[in-house]
Amino acid sequence: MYVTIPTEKEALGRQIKLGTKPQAAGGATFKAGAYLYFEGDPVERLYAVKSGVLRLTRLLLDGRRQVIAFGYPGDIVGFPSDGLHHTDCDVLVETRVVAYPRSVLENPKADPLLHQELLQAALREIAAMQDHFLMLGRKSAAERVASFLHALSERVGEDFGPCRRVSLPMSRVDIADFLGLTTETVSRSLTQMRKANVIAINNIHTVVILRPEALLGMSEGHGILAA
Amino acid sequence: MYVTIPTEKEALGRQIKLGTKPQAAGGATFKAGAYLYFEGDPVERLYAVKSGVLRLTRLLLDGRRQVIAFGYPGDIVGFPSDGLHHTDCDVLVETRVVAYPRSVLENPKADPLLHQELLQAALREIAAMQDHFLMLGRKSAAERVASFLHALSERVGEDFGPCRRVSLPMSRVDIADFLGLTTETVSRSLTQMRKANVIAINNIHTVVILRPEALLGMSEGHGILAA
DNA sequence: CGGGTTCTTGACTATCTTCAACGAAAGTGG
DNA sequence: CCACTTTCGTTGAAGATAGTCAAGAACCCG
Repeated sequence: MYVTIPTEKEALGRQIKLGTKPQAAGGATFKAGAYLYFEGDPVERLYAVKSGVLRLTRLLLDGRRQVIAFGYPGDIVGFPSDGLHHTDCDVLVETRVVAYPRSVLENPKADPLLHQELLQAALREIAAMQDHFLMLGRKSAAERVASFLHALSERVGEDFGPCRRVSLPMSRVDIADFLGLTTETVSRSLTQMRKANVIAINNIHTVVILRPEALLGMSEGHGILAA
Repeated sequence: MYVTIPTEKEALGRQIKLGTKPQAAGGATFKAGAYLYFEGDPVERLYAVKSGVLRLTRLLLDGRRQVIAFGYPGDIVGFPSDGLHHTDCDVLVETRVVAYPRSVLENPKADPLLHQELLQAALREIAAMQDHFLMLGRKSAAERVASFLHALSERVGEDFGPCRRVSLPMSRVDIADFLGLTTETVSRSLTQMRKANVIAINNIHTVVILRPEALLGMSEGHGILAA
């Protein structure tokens, strides 16, 4: 899951339907904290996330970390490059996946329909990452956090009275490492939005979006509008 | 072309050989300043860069710009997502490309070998972009500029006596927009490296790398080592 | 050679990070 | 089940890095 405003809307109508042969390919459930794979591992399968949340990370030698993406239902994770995984992948919330052998992606003949689905998923991934570049390269801290909440709201938010509720299963460190910030800055940005009545923070891991338009505005770089 | 240290070495030995049916697919030359496509255009062809340099950009509503990638020989540009281009693409230095119809990527049967090559290029693109995330999210200005020069040196540098020479056909603004910095900061970082005798700046668009190890060190976050 | 653009440099400012302390939440063991 | 410990999140103050604004130098093009 990447976080951007412009193209996210396009993703809404389009739920990937990869369940064509679930039992044949094999489904599995992973508990929180489990690793699906590590950077450098040879790729054996791709995973279609059915429920739960995954975390894809990369590390720099000195320990600096970048969260590359969060894997939400509908996402495909584990694309190989030169046959290898290029991130670590672990589980934030117990996750059900359907696994497909790498050959389905790389050999069209085995299952043409599925091959096509996985290819399209890879292409969407490229476009989503391009959007994410804009965020990391060109957005302020407040804009990043707002973009993040907005995208999550669109993607996995639930209705909550007249508002929208978003669950944040990941830690503040994860959010920071995803957005290229520090936890302190993430925290301050959230506080700022709370004080402007854009969001309410029920529980540390649950945010209610009180004024979606204001949030969207912030994510696009208009300052904070008071309630 | 993305700029990162860890996986770049893997790219060295592997020159994509897409010239199987060049005349059938059609080659073309574009002059500096020409646009190959715009964001939002329907994708009709993919382009394999044979010579020259392309620039892929995305814009934010308020004019902020991100250079997504530079297209160097060996790169494939123009991957569709939902059938559309998600960046603008224009020419920095007169460029020769070989164009392939989109159907080659999306329909494996038309040309299985070429389909395979394009698919692998897309997968490498994903891995390269993941590396670039680390740079935009977690590296300092000096590290980014050093990483950029290092990657260019590996990829398109020429031997120049005992050293290596790199041509920078793009403007400082382009470099800044690629690295998520300002031109001033790029300029200062280059000056800093010049004063530390890591590089020499012959002509504005030509850098000589005097101490490659020092450059690599800087790109990985060890400070500047004086000569 | 001249005019316009691009690049560099300097001084100042803003934003984000760092360091530090405190409070809240969650996990552990009696 | 509660006290204890540890982790995680928030807040504040100080500091650093990169950005902004402005001027001058180098370069490019006609």
